Amino acid sequence: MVLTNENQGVLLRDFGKINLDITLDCGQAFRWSRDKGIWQGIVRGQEFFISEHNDGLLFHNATPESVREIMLPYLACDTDYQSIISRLECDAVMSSAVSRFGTVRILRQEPWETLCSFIISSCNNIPRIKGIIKNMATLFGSRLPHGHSFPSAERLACLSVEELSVLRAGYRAPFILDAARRVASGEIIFSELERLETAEARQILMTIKGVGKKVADCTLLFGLNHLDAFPVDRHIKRISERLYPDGLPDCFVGIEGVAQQYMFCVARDLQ
DNA sequence: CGCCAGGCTTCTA
DNA sequence: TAGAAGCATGGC
Repeated sequence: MVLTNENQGVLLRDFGKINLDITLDCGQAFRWSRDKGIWQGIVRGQEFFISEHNDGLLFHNATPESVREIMLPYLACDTDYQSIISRLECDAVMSSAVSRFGTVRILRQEPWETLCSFIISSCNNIPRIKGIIKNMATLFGSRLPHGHSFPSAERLACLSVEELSVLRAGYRAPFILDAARRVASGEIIFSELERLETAEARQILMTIKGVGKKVADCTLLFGLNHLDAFPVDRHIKRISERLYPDGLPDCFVGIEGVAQQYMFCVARDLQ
């Protein structure tokens, strides 16, 4: 892994492979947008502008420290995707998906943002999910030069349902508040959920109102580094019944979440 | 206008 | 313990 200073920013090379376009836009994160080949997003309250540069990633206007401390973990650069993918390739569907989509990584997002975003996602469509999250940041987050940070659980915890109603989140508004209050109070501690077994952490997350198995699994997979979590939404249910009527292959064990992401790409590709 | 959306909770049998 | 209804809103 090599970080070098270029005149446009910080260049990251030899960190493993990534299909940036798919990884940032395959349903795991809702706040990245691309403009003229540059991906723009906010992680841990900092804005990042990323583009592909030869065989590496260029972080525009970034410091090596911020890339090292924030983006390397976010992009799971310490995880050996080469070996994960070679395990998945024992399955023919995965093998062709990998040759088609390249290396799709599971982002290591902020747990609170992940939990809150997927509570909002329930029985909702993608444009509206993105809209509600964007409005939430604009109204309750901190102002940054090009956007707004995602509001903390503490910030949302002190709001009333009425104050939250400007988001038009509907029946999810009380769920958001329940989650925010229990995270802000310290009742839910993400660092502990990250250490626990997936099943155990899932049980705890599901005690939050509006969090069932699917939302819990998304939080576990995209925010708490549990690669064995396997969120089943309507798309995944349909495609997995079609591709794997007898259940998932044994070689998925432990990395079901990565397989899920490829299945999502395959399903979207078929439409 | 009507159907539907990356579910969840609650109420039934 | 499984299945259905109801939920609030707006994209298409």
